[in-house]
Amino acid sequence: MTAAANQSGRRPTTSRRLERAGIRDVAAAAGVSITTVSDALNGKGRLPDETRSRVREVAERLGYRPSAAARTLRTGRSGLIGLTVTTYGEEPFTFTEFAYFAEMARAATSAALGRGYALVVLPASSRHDVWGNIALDGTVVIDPPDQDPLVSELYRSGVPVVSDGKPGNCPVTAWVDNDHEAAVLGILDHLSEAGARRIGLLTGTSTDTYTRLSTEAYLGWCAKVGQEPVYETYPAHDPAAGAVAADRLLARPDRPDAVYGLFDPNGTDLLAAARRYGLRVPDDLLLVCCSESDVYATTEPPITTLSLKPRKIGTTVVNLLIDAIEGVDSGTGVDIARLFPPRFRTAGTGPPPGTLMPTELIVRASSQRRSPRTTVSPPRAPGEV
Amino acid sequence: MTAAANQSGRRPTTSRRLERAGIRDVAAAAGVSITTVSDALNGKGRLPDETRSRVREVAERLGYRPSAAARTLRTGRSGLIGLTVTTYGEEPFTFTEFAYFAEMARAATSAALGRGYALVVLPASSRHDVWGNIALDGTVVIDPPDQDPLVSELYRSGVPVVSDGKPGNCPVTAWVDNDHEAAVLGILDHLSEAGARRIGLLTGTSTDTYTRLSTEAYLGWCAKVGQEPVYETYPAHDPAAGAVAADRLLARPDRPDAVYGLFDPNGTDLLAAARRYGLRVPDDLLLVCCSESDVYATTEPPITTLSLKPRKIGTTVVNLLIDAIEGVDSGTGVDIARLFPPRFRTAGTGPPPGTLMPTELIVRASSQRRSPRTTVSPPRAPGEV
DNA sequence: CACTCTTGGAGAAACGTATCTCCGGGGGCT
DNA sequence: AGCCCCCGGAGATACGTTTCTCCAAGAGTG
Repeated sequence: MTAAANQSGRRPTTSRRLERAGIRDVAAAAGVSITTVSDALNGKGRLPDETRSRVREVAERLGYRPSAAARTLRTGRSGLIGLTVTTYGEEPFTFTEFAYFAEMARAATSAALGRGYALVVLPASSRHDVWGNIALDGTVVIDPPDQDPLVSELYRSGVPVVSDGKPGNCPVTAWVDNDHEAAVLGILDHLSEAGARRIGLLTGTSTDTYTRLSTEAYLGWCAKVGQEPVYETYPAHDPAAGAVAADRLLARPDRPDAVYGLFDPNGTDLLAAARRYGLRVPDDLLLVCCSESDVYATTEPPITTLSLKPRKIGTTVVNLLIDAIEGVDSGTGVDIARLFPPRFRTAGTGPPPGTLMPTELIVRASSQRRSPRTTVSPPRAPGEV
Repeated sequence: MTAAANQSGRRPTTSRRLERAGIRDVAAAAGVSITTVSDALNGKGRLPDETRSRVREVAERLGYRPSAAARTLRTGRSGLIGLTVTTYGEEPFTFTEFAYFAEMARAATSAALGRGYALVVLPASSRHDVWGNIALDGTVVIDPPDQDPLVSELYRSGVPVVSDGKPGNCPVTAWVDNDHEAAVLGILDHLSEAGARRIGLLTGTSTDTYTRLSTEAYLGWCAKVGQEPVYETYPAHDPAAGAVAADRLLARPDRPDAVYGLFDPNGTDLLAAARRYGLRVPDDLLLVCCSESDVYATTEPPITTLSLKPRKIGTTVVNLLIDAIEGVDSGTGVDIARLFPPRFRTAGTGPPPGTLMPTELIVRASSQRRSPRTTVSPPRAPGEV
């Protein structure tokens, strides 16, 4: 076989129509080998700059675009990161966390792109074949439920998984979460200082980490200060149920004089419910809710909100994940022990590394009993861990 | 080479650690050939059910997961669809269209997953290598600017492109858009019927299709009914500029008694501006804005909004794109002429197929001068094309 | 019985890249 | 002069599928 025959490649008889230029075509056109083209384009190997630029020029002229599929097959890296959110209905995103998710996803997308990765959105409930059909370098999971089979399988098959929300029993590479306990305690203190005597809670029925930790923090605080808990729960994924629960909470005989709502729409719901009962905010009822929406800056009155800083979370989660991806593969395998707490090792290696991110309390009129002379002064340092 | 040696594969000496099972391993374990495994798992070929189920069982037992990269390389299909939005700043999504984009993306994700595809979000401005590193079966482009080089290159390289928003000079496979002219005319008629004498417009400075068509429709209407145009423009991607522009509009000597705002935050902005000038809505000022947010149902007063139905758009766009993807490849190439108006053909093949989707006017108190006896009655059939 | 048809399945060639291995040759050093 | 080393690059293999082609054997059929 002559060199020319070899370089011109294996297009024996069938000259396909409108074939895209491959690396072989570039090599042939530049009069070099495939190796040289690959090295020149990827900045590897030892080549004089002259060869490198010449090859690049030829590639450009031919409109050469390397095949992502072939590269992925060869290198084992796709540059793709999955972004998974636990779904409650048939929609790929949840409703209650919509603003949070949108912000978080946006930040995650930015962070990933900044490091050369792209994000693909995959609901946890999607059919399994979709998951299997995509080469993922790693996955971000938002608030995985305990014993999530999807996370377990991903982890088992060697795909790094970083979760937003402290995981229950799922084995993950790392996780990031807010310090929900500190956040709730901070709000309760804030409301107390504003004069609240009996603080109520509007919370959810689901068992995700956020709901659970927040509710536990509330109950613990009640036990500590000796207040009888006053709370209502509702399925947070049902957009209509929130208003009903808000109404229930304010209709109770032991009606609270301050309420914290765990979910985004609670502020609007509680405000509407307060109007129905003739309660004035903040005079008769102090209000705080957890939300990423800035509509609460312009409600009447503006409502104090707790921000979970989804942008920071999204950025951190993605960076941790990419660190794991690149750390694993770049080394000789030594890092695996650190980044993948192996399932075979006996206990004692400790839980996966977690990071707590600060929240931010945005104090507005709804949680200040009288003249709002100082508008910004979170009673507890938000960065506290 | 014996059959056994061949089937056991080419793992000569280096027994890699913890290797994932490949199709060869399944074939060896099941005592059949690779072909049979592939056929059994993909439902192809002619195999008795017994063999099929046996192979499937062995694959399951070994935890076999086909390599997406290899499959993509071989079949030329990745099951991945790009979702691109034109960016104005450094963020991957635009701000002004945020709710619209979020809804549209959610619907698109659902539709894609329903057909076995996944969506990857790629800002048009992202570095070129990210685009080149991902095997995309097709791309959805939101509101491409005229002569978008990215779209042109995608199209040239044979990737189907469907755009949300009628494209200017970009060659696309198909496009979907609202009938913006009909929508604006419908709103203007609606406001006129509500008693408006001079209708103002809050619009943007950018040249995207939505802004352009809407503004032109407004100007045309003004010319027709003999009203002097009263409008202010501002860079829609600047979240702060909207409030300023709203203020400018209401500060004019020829202050309008009704305003339509083209962008999501305009409702809030105009409401705030009206308060500053002591104008009561709807008594002194009728208000309509284009928004997908339901916060306008609970403002004081509730504001009439125009919905562009992003969910329908997202679903339609994705389905058109997947039709193109699968139509092209399934046939013998005959369909190419229909789905890809070839650039070589002389003019006369007509523009790419476009679909106009209806909008929906959600009438609330802000656009009804007196007692809101009938709360739902769009003055013009929203489905009109 | 000779033949064709159908069934069930095996072989091997791609897909396009990255990378490991190896090699010729020229220049410097002893 | 002989040796070693480094520069510049070529060859070949592997990544893990899908799929085209082909074959053996048994079942019908005249």
